Amino acid sequence: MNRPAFRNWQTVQEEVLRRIHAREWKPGDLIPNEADLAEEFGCARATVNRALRTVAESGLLDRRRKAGTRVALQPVAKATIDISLIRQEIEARGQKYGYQLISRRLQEPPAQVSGALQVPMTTRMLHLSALHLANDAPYAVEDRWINTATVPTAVNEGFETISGNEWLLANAPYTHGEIAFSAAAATKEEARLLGCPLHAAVFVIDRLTWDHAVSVTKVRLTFAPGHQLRTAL
Amino acid sequence: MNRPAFRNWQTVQEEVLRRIHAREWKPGDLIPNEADLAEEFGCARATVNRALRTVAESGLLDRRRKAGTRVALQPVAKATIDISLIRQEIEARGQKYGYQLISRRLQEPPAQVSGALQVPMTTRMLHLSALHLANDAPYAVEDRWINTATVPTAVNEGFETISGNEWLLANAPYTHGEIAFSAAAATKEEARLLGCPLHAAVFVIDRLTWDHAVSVTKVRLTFAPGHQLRTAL
DNA sequence: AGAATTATTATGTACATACATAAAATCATT
DNA sequence: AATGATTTTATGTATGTACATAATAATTCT
Repeated sequence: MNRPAFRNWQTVQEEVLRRIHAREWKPGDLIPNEADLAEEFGCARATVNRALRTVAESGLLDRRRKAGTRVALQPVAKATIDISLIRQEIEARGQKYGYQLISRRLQEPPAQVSGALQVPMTTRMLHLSALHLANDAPYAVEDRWINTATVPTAVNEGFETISGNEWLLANAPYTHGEIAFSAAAATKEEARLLGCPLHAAVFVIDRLTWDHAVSVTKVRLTFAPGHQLRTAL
Repeated sequence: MNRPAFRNWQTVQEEVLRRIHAREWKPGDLIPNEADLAEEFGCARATVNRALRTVAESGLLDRRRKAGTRVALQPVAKATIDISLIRQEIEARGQKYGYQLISRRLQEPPAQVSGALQVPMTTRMLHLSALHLANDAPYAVEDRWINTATVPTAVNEGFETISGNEWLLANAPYTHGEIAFSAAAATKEEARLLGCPLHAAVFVIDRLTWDHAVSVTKVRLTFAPGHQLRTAL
């Protein structure tokens, strides 16, 4: 009668996942409490806690004080997407990264931009347009507005050799932000830069970042047709 | 001289984040070790560990045994996307959900599908096509292949009133999967169902799920033009 | 009976201690 | 100097105890 010692939290987690998966614990079921599981597994309650907490974070368990832990009825799949630098993204695939500044202007933003960044319409902001290349082929167009009130030093940077993407990461921290993925028809300018037909379906990422209460930057990345963003589930 | 007691891990985490944002600890810097921080903060090392571990998970810190903890040079933003049921997604926005089965056939999959699911080309699979509606307007087209070898009970389900999405979640568990986001031009069939122009730019989600070594299902969700997938950063 | 109060209970977390582990640094050996 | 063995060290984690907290259940009061 050798009890299969579940002595570390990873092992406990695996066993918990196995039971959920094997429907020994069915969706909606209340599972035994931490103390009981600890006794069953022959480990400390803290170990069970760590395992259950981790599984709960992945969405497979719902935990509530006093109410106990139950198997999620409708597990919400959580896809975590790593938003890395475009340069890293390209280099990670063993391709040669290229960068090309298209335009750099201090100008008054359109209402949509000033509204999103919550700055007066009359305030001039730094507007960048650039092209990222993979093995010399167009990869993505970057269209960026930088709030110069928040990041004044940006006006001293030419952005001829470094992308806004990279410069901001190193020079302008942000506390939070918002990201949106969508599909769009390539504009005339995008089609020209990406070398694709006008109105081709392109993948778009819009990002808006904040440093506490002030906006930092708003960027729109338009990828060449065929681009996929993929991740494990 | 009242030391600002950082007595719980959330408070410690906030202080760590503050120092990173305020550049007191700059990107690349080695920060003090857990024991020292614990002493400084007046708490146990385990508390500091929990805080630092959490920050590291968010990508702002790099930790390595013996080497210590340093501020990430290029913090990788991690966007977590909750992939919920389409019905829930729509209802969460206060809209009326509608579902319509377009077709349900047992048929031999095209090479691309049988390859992705790793089943012999001659094996017939369940092929579903359905439309999801929000306030009676087309929302997304679901095109799904179900591996009937893995989920034999699926052939007994008509899918007239319940979507493959929902039925599988309740009846066919999966251990892992893959998800991809992209943009595509609407096909003739998609355009007809979504009521949009042919070749309109549409947002697409492709998902493939597995139960250990066997494939469960492959689904392609094509959203009506204008659809955005957004999340906090 | 209904409302307010109190007890109970499962999770959540803090702490001190101990040991495990990985990786860097040092020392010994050739 | 290059190689290999050893020590050191910072993180990683397990444990027992203690108490906090939230939510439910039970009880008391009106």
